Amino acid sequence: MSAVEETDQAIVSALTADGRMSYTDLAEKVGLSVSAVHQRVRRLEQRGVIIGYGARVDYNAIGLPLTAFVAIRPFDPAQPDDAPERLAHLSEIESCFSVAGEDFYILLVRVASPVDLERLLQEIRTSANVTTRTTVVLSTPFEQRAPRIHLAD
Amino acid sequence: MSAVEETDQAIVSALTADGRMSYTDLAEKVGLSVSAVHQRVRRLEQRGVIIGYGARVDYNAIGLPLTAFVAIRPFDPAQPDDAPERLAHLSEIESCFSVAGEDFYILLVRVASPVDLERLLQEIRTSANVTTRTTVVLSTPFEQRAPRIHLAD
DNA sequence: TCTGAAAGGTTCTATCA
DNA sequence: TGATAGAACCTTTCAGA
Repeated sequence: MSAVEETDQAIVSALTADGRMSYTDLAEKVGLSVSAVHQRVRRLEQRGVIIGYGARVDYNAIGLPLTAFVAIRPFDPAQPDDAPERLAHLSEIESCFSVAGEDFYILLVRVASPVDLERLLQEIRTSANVTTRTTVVLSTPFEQRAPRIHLAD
Repeated sequence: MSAVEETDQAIVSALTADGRMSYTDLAEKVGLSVSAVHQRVRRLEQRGVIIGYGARVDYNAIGLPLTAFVAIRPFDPAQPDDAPERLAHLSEIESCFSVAGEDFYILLVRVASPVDLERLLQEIRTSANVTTRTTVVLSTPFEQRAPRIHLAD
């Protein structure tokens, strides 16, 4: 681990925790000039280390208080496995993970109510020709915590 | 749904998609003056609708290429259910969801390698006195998509 | 709740070490 | 790679409607 990596780690760490931190503050935090930090951030963005920036929202406040995991597997095991493309149009699906194990994919979904979840599950089943197994989230002790970074460059 | 809500929806939507968008661009996008938008964003932050801002990173690039779901349940069903507090110190755990169903919690974890996953699972089991059932993520077709907002105020 | 304007800070580029 | 400096732009606040 060189000092360079450590600086980039500190930058990525700081920006995952606060994506709107100014370059002035960031520079002070990592002990570089504003333009040097600016340059490094731009390089991290170009390298694809930093993909983008987003606001974190309270899902209750934006009218999506019901979170669930939906594990899916094909109705017919021989059918082509194109579930992600078939499901991408459903905006209630926040994330889609291809997984090892009995299921093919695990979806993380956010909806307004149980009725909306029912409707969504029907759409998922018909859109991708899959069976679903749903686990409802009751509460979220913590979520989207900033990772500890291990840059290897 | 009033016009006011729609403006706030547009603001939250835009900021979840691009958390660093300038107030100038945001103002143009939602058809208000810069100061009006600024005021609304500040109110959304104060109301807790917008919790914060963060950089989205490529987990491969930051040295955490292995993602997994870890479902946990207490080793002894009679023990106090304080798993989230006991696990919060493990930085590899990005999210912790309390769920309905056979499991008590589902954790989303990010680690560098299978060996690190093994180590983490041992720490989870001993820290919280739980059994674990792990589902490894093979690939992520999509993740952290911006939600469609339904503000109710 | 919105607008417009002004002050101060930040981003970004260019240039040099 | 990093620093400095300056122009352009953005954020923030305030008065007024």
